[in-house]
Amino acid sequence: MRSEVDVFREFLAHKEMRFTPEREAILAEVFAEHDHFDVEELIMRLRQKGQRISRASVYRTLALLVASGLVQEVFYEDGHMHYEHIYGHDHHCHLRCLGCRSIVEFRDPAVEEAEKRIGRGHDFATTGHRLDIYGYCRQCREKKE
Amino acid sequence: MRSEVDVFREFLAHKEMRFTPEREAILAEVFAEHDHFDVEELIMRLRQKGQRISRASVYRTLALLVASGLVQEVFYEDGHMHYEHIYGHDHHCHLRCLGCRSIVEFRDPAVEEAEKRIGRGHDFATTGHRLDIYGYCRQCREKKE
DNA sequence: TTGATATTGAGAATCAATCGCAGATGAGAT
DNA sequence: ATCTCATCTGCGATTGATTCTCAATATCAA
Ligand SMILES: [Mn+2]
Ligand SMILES: [Mn+2]
Ligand SMILES: [Zn+2]
Ligand SMILES: [Zn+2]
Repeated sequence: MRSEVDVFREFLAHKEMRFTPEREAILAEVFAEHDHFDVEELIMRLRQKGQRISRASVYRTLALLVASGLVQEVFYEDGHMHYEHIYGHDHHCHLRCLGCRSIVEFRDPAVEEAEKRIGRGHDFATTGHRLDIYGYCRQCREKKE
Repeated sequence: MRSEVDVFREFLAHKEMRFTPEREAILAEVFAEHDHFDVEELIMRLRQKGQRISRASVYRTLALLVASGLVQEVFYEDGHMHYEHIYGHDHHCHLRCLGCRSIVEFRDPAVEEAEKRIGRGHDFATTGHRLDIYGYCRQCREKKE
């Protein structure tokens, strides 16, 4: 499998855009760990590594990463968008604890199958889906008692 | 089944809040038709019926309607939140056309079952879910050819 | 009526996200 | 290496949704 760097390079080349140091650093940081981050967190992490990239460039690059399919918007919460890298991971959905806000990823064939079936039933050519399941994790349930 | 008015009245009474003319008008308008609206649309509809309610009150009342469970946030798009009334409807999810932005509602037992099963498998006490399926409707597919 | 409390509307404030633009940068071309 | 010129970046200003503040108003109970 090609690296995310190669994918992004190619995506940019195709649009006659440059693979700049800023874009490279942001890409690297986004793929440095697998989690669900927001712009503020991303900027902080870059800072801690000595990278001083402007907010505007972070937003601009994130938009490019989403357009390229390497990254996706996961959810809008606390008044702003959250992202995760998805290249190299197979499609998954999220269980979200309403207590501690923790997130558990899961993969489920029945859900994948449901997408196709429901699409067929309504004459939609489906391209994907997003499923969030809400609830309370064990810890939060025990805490409440 | 109790009317949404009764439910809201009771909800407000329980919090020692008043059922004002403004809240009544907003509630009525939200339940006047079943669709997926945003704050701007709601204000416009109220205007057209001669209601002149401040933006702040619309936002405040919408928050109360969500808290009461009569209304839910459906999706965040175009930079702002969209809502729908849900009281009196059984739970449903959405098929969303990426071409014309049209929305089709569907109910599917397999998805309901998946919520429970996945919750059990990860020791989550689930309270609900949100599933959006993306794709292209027939019209949009034909248009593209 | 009166007093206590809740509510409203208007505008200010907040905050994420986007924009405009002047100067910086980078990939050729010479 | 230098020149050229389109692309980029950072800064600051701007936009737009949502929330907040607060003075004036409305409601309820006594
Ligand atoms: Mn994830
Ligand atoms: Mn709906
Ligand atoms: Zn939890
Ligand atoms: Zn369509």
